[in-house]
Amino acid sequence: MTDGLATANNNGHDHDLELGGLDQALGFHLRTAQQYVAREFAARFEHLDLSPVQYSALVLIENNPGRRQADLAAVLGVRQPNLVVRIDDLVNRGLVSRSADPLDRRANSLRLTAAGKKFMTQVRKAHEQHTDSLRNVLGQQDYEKVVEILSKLSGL
Amino acid sequence: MTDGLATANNNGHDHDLELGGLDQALGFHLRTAQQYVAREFAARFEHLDLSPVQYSALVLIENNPGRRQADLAAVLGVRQPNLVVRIDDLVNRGLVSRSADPLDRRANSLRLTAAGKKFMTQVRKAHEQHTDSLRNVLGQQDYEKVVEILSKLSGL
DNA sequence: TATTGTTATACTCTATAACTATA
DNA sequence: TATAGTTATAGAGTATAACAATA
Repeated sequence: MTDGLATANNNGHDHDLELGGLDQALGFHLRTAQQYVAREFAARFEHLDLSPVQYSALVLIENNPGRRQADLAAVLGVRQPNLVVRIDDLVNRGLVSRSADPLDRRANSLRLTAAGKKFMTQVRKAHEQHTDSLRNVLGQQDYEKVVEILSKLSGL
Repeated sequence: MTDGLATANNNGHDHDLELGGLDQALGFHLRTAQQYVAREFAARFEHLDLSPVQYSALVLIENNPGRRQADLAAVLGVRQPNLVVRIDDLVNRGLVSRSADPLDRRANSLRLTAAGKKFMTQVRKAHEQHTDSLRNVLGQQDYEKVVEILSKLSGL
């Protein structure tokens, strides 16, 4: 293990509680697993000051230059008002440009700036380390399997 | 399909965005799948006015009468101050009793009241419907598989 | 000293309503 | 009339610090 977070999230409890089926409940495991992964992500992206949604937004903007915010919000599973402030931050930091879409002047065209493109090399490295850490806990096969199964719920 | 929520969460988007690997990222799927399952849960437990943590707490109290709050908090993955208010609510509703532990007078002994035990029949029914809905989307085999894999991250 | 439960509090994420400017 | 983006705001969920009672 390279650090404490690479260990699975047992919350430090050697519990002896009767779980009463809680250990077979998907909702329970989803919630606690998500807590663990969110913490791993936070530790890995702390120096880049990016939230999970901001990371995903940057990846989508990089791969789909010129798209509008509504399209991103739909794929990311965030409401438009909540995405606005996240994009505001990326624009203020000079990583993303917002320009009016000439075909529809209500819409904003999102693109990475030169600084944003350069920033993505660090972002990719952080995400690789994050993914490696999770793969190290689950194993390659189970990592792919759980992604495949969860896709049916996340709808992507 | 029995209702709208029984459908997987595609957020209503027939997107044509290049995902740039986002669809292979566990963190992304965990977050969006958790949103879907939390909404399914909320719809299914609305009439009982129970949060996911309160549901889990009730199950643990039922199966481990007399335990202290700290033990529950550890298993549930919640901080003690946040559990207090949840238990407060269950106590105020007459479902759970808090009594001083005679062996350690700092601690609270948690038990279901008679009303709480009766309430659990409705709770079990709601959770069965919730689980059936998720199993219907995933299939029995994948439901069990994803629970097994996520257990490595949730540490239960 | 350390721990249990509690209060107070702050921060993040998420949700809706209402506005503006366009369409 | 409807949509894209925005503002303001409210509600969850979660985090820490500090205190009283007890160990």
